[in-house]
Amino acid sequence: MNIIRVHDIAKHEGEEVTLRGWVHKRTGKGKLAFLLIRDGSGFAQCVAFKGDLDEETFETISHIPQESSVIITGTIRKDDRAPGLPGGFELGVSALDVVQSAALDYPMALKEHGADFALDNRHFWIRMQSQWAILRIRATIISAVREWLDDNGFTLLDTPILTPAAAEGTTTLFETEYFDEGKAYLAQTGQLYNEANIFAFGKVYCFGPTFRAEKSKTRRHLTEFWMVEPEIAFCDLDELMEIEEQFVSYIVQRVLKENRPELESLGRDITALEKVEGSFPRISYDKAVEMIKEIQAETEDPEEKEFLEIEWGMDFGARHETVLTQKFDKPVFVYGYPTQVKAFYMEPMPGRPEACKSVDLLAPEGYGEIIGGSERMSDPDLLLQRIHEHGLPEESFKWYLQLRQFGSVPHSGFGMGIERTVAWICGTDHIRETIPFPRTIKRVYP
RNA sequence: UCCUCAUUAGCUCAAUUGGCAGAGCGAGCGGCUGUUAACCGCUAGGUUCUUGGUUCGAGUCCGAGAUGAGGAGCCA
Repeated sequence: MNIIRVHDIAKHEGEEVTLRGWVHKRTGKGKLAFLLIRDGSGFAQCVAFKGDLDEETFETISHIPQESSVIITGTIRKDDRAPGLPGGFELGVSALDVVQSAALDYPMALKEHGADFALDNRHFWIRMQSQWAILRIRATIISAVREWLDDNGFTLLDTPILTPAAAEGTTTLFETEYFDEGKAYLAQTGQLYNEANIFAFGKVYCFGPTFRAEKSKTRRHLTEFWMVEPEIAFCDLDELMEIEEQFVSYIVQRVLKENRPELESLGRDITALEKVEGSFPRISYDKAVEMIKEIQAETEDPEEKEFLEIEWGMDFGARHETVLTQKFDKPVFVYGYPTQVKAFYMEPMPGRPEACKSVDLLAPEGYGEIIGGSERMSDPDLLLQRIHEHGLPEESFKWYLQLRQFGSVPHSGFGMGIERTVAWICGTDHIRETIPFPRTIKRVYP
């Protein structure tokens, strides 16, 4: 028995092979029966002809319920009519072994579903082509993230998930009891630990889940999401932007190379992704505010006009990012945000303390922020002052402040949200589809 | 926390001025040798989110509540 996976179907034209998987869809046409078989690596059409099979086998195939698990044998042939992923090849059935005949009341039809129903049935929803495609692309993105960093001199150092206090004062933390030590909090970033790690390893990254107990109910927010955070010693803001553009370009190009059928099945505009290469435009926060004001002036819809209201010193809202990025066909850097809207640890712009050496990377086509980064503050005295200004407990940051007293150097880093990146690359409108089991403010099931 | 919207068959939705609870898909059965969201025929499938009220009569109108969604704020 020559067992193959659907992904490799084209390599076996003319051979008798066996597929092991699930009945994704069944249709019949008299003496013909079509099964779309899913095996995790792809979707392949299997065609049964009554004249080629004994009566019992054909009857079984004609009536087999959706989602039944099967081992199916037959000869691979090329046929342009054959649907599937990658498609174009099909299996002419010679034998079928039913592992389990599925119950008849499978809840997810191969149709459109509302968000609530789909999420309640996420354990089934991931079986559908669209979700399978998105999650396969997610896996490629994560692989590309690790590969690029590993190949460019970064060392992976996992940072703790249980932490003693807020790293970025303002956001809300998930709290848990920690034995006799009082409270512990789920990490919202590994950055402070990364900053310790660079003094031992030079270029480092952490990659793991992070947690935000913010009551955000939007298509761009999850309470549990994955973030990769590189941190680099002897690196200023300009060098940081160079690293980010190489990093993001590599990720996009690898998805284009490995997941073209998935992108096509999602209806993604691939030419838009092909442009994501080389250097990205860099605009200052000051310039970005001017651009948004111009766009606002041209806007006629009064509601939209109100959303786009902006003055220097305000952070960008989702609408601001959307209209700004629609002006570009590549990701765009916006640097030099007002100090007051950013975290306490960012280095001030030289001679301009009201702005800081921060940079966000905004994905094009209206997707907005996927990376937030900055050059970190290297002066221990100013850092202590900022911690006080932000009302943070000094004793929790003792070790962090010590880093600046023993070999402090200019250094920079960034955090990239995996789900937002997946949403952009896949062209998905909601972030909840970009992680296998999303956690939102209203959902911890399934 | 605030604003807006939604809730009717397993799913997606319709139901005219307040007047018999409907369709498509899905499921089952039957038909068809190339289906692509197949097509054709038949069958089963309902606490119209809950609760109180108005009315001869409420899916529809009014009050209260529940659940969910989108957005704001905050952020990746």
